[in-house]
Amino acid sequence: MSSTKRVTIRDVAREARVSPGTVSRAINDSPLVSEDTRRRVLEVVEQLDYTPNVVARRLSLGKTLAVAVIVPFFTRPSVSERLNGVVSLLSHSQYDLVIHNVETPKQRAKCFQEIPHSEHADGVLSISLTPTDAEAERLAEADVPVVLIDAEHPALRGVHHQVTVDDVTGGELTTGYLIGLGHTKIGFVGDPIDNPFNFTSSRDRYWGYQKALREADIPIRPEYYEENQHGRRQARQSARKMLALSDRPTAIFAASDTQAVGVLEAAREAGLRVPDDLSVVGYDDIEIADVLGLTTRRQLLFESGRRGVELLLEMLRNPDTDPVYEVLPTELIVRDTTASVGD
Amino acid sequence: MSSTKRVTIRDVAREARVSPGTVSRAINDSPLVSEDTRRRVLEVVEQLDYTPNVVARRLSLGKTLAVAVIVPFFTRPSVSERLNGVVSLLSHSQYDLVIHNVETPKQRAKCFQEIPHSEHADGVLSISLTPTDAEAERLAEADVPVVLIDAEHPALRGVHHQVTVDDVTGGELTTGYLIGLGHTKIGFVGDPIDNPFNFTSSRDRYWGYQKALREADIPIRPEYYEENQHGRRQARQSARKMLALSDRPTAIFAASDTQAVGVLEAAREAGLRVPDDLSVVGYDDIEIADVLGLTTRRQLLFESGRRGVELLLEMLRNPDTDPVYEVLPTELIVRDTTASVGD
DNA sequence: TGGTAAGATTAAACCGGTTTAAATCAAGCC
DNA sequence: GGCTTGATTTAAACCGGTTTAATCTTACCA
Repeated sequence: MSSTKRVTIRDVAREARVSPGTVSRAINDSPLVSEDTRRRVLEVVEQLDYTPNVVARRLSLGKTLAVAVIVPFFTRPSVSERLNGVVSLLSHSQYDLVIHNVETPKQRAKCFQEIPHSEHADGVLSISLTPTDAEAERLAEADVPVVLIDAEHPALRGVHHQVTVDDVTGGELTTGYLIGLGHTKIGFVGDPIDNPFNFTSSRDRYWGYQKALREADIPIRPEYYEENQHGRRQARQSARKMLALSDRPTAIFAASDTQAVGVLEAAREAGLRVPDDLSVVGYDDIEIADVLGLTTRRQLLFESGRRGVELLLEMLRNPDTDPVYEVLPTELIVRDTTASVGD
Repeated sequence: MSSTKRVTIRDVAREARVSPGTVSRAINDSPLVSEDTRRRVLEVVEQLDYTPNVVARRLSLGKTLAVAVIVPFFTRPSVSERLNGVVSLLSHSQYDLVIHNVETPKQRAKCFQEIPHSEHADGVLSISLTPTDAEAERLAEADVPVVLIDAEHPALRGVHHQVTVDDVTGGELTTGYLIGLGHTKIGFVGDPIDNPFNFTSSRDRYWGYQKALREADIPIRPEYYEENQHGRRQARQSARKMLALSDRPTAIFAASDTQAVGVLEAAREAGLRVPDDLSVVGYDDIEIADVLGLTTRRQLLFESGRRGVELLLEMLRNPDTDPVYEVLPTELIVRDTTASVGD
């Protein structure tokens, strides 16, 4: 309702009897103003309650003072936790955080196409989206720094920061743990390997799974592999099918905790005791894993987001920084859903 | 790497042999251009691959083309789900979504102070943050539309949109359900009533709880009330204490599902069977409630966010819209954690 | 044929900052 | 006193759009 027009830099200038340029310099700690006038200007700023118009600054500086985050399905707990890491650090910086949610391949294409340019953002964080070759090529030409979190592409090594996890090794080690417990009939429940979003984590973990089996000379049985859209209910379906086999597995490795929960539900339905009749391992270590006592491979979700921002801010501060390729560690958290076979 | 400078509206104008103003009008569907020149201009636009600079538009239009969302602890599943509703609708609009996370009272004050002004955003969504009287006064003077989601303030009726839930009635009905099952020794586990964020949902649900007990002539016993910082572990502590009472409750109403999970854990620890020895009810109906078979009061989390955006967009389209005060319904979802007393 | 109105287009102002180039001023030196 | 130098400061250009005021056409009517 206050019809008083915005105070502009020219108002301050007039009041302080200097030019707008001087006011600008006084505010931005330029050495090109005398202490005397700076004090006078700041007094007037205070008095008129002047705050610079951000949009005008953006245009003038040629910067957006914003960081864009491209993120798919951020209600997934794992994604949300990464995003939380991003926000926790970025909210203390001068940058605005603009969210671009990706829920369809079309949105995804649009995001990768439009966002990584200086008109839109000074920097971009992309979470859990593995670029296709074509997209990587585009990203390599981006005129702003990009950080891939939980994703990578060989063509971007040395071009953009990448904070990632070795899902193949993660899957291998996790499967190895089950093998170590004496399991040989191990099922895998995951996302579709071919999916329009090019999600790769489930696929990579499955590769690791295969690798571990091969090294232990355990045959890979196709009936022990089920894929389905990501989600608890879908995973339950997959597990139901697998547990109905005449020669059912004694352990199931789920590509995520959410899916592991579905497996646990299917086991309960089938009247199987966990871990006595069936061992179950998940991936991520989100809160529900702790609640249910689920054995899982923990990855540093929050930290991955935080680290991504750290790298981006450093890059914005000093554009000559060398892009790094960081692999975050994982850790097996043993709880109550796994046991030696035959125990 | 492409050192080709950005294409500006003047480049297009030169190429199309018209003035920049005409290009602007041609692009923005102004009736003040002939079909002939419009076609010619759009051809050049195509040919030069011109896209208007958003920042320049913002400055010129005096709009930010952005919507700010103020949100506390968005990794809480309930908050995240509301945010998801916001994003789902807003990502199809022309507006950018700028997130302001609130994790400290200081951030909160800063947000309420700075964000609701036209330099920062064209509109503001505030999620689950009940304004204090002073803050409400400020918000009433905001020069952009604001929508309160899961929060309200009497001073803002008719001033800003409010999409809210009647937590008092929700708490009353939920407690009434337990009373209907024959329970008279009913505990309440919630957040601190006095908290620096002015979170009110737990408090209101507790009021409803008291109301229901009074109406049923059941005395309110202070030892049946425990408050603690929001969280599963903290709720477990609270419940642990309450269940250690010599005359322990036969039912516990938790202010949220997350806290209900903590109560379930405490019950398990204490060797109590649910629901035989103890009934447990939560609030929200987040995914974990379904997993654990938790009886709970469902509220429309996703829809609240979606509706908030709907109202905001409508207000941005037509500033004369009358601000509404909407109360979303809740619904009791009976699962496996509640039973008649003595069953 | 002159006058006028409607329609299309342009030139210029504007949004509110930052920054470059030019101007001013005081001090220092021979 | 004149000239140089360095420190401040100002005026003006610039960022890249939109919009108002002014100009130019063309059509139409008396």
